[in-house]
Amino acid sequence: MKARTTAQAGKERGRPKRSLRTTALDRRAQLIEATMTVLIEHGFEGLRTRRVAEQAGVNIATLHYYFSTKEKLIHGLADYLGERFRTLHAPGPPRARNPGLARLRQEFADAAFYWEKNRKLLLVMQELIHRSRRCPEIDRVLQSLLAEWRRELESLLRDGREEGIFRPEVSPAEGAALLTTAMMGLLGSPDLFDIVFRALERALVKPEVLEQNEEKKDGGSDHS
Amino acid sequence: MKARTTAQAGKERGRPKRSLRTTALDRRAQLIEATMTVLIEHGFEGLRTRRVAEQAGVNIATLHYYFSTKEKLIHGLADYLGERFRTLHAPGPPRARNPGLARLRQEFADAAFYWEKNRKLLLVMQELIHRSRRCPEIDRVLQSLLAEWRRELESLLRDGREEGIFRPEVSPAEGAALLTTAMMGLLGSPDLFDIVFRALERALVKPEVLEQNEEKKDGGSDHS
DNA sequence: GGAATTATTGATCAACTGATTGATAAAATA
DNA sequence: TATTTTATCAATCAGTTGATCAATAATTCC
Repeated sequence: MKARTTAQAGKERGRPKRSLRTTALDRRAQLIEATMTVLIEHGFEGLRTRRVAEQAGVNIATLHYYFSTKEKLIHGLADYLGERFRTLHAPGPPRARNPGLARLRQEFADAAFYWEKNRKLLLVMQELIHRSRRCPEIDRVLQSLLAEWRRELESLLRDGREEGIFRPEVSPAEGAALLTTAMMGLLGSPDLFDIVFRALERALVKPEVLEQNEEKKDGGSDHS
Repeated sequence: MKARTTAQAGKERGRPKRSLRTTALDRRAQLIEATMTVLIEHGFEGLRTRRVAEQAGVNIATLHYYFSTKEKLIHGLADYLGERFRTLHAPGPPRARNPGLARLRQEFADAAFYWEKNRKLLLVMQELIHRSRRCPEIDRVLQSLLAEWRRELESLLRDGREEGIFRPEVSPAEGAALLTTAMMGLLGSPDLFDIVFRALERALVKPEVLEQNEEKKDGGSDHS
């Protein structure tokens, strides 16, 4: 039950050089990763520093060496998650010259991809969203992320509307609100993904466009 | 704690026995009310039996007298909330002979009413929804509630479609999924209530119906 | 090689937490 | 009235939890 049991998880003492700086960053990342694992299993209600340390294979004191308090660990997690979502979402160089419908579907595909391949990230995000109600620091991070997402969607909808693909009576702001809200709600019942996506598409896209798109339906759906 | 207690069926004794039985029920209700208060302020992460007891103005031991464990208290809360939502939602005597659009708007009005006048209930519900992921007992209660709600919405949408008010291309199941999902999402950003409701209306109702309804937008009471 | 810095650990603390116990009113019952 | 049941509380227990500290190993720097 003593410490040595956990030793094999990490790097061994005599191991060749890795600069300390890098080690420190690795450790932090490793601790945050462990935090996510524990968080998914137990939620914030059952998040214990001891569990996180054990999950990471280090002593509690080591955890406190990198994150002096539990709150700092949580905020570190929030920041990390913000980065991950931003880079995986990557508005980056505007892939604007896509047809509006394809971009919308890309958005849906992104969501499905998150659920299928990056579920862990989504589950942790859900926990953070819930906690953000009582934690201004987390709220700041998430609000900025959400605002960014909404802006992106609005621009998508605006372009598609000018293009004549989306219903003109639905304003971009309205459409973006509907999209974000529905997708947040989908976090709670992901089995409705497909059906809700279809409904959202119908709500936003002109019927003619959908029909004519239905005929030539064979589109490959992913870009990496 | 004896087995003897099972014998007490004598309800129609001449005595006006308001005290003990009533007291016990009151205490339980009071403890559950206190639980809601603490839960809203601190979430499950900060839900402590001591805090609940203090909020209710009783000793911890008294709390444990009525709810032997914390879990039982939480399940009691879940059951109570289920009842509250069912009675306030009250599918009851089918108010069916309303025009579909009015019924849909009534659904929105219900949601808005919850938010304005019964926010506490909604906030606690949100906490329970979140916890239901890791608690089968709570999940059962909420799933049945959700299923009921969805059925109600589907019937509403089916009737309205037959009536020729809703878009025929949106199936009732699809519409209900969109509605429930969006409304769950709205719990997280209630400031979008109005705009999302408008979007949902547009997504479900035939454009003509909306337009013609827009003109005479002050004819309040409706009898068919 | 040796000092300074970085990284890790076992042990431990003080406060907290869910739950129990024994005593004891208060009410119901016979 | 006497006895049993119901309801409440102060005190306390055993285990948990976030955090600290002194000791020490590993790495970097001179």
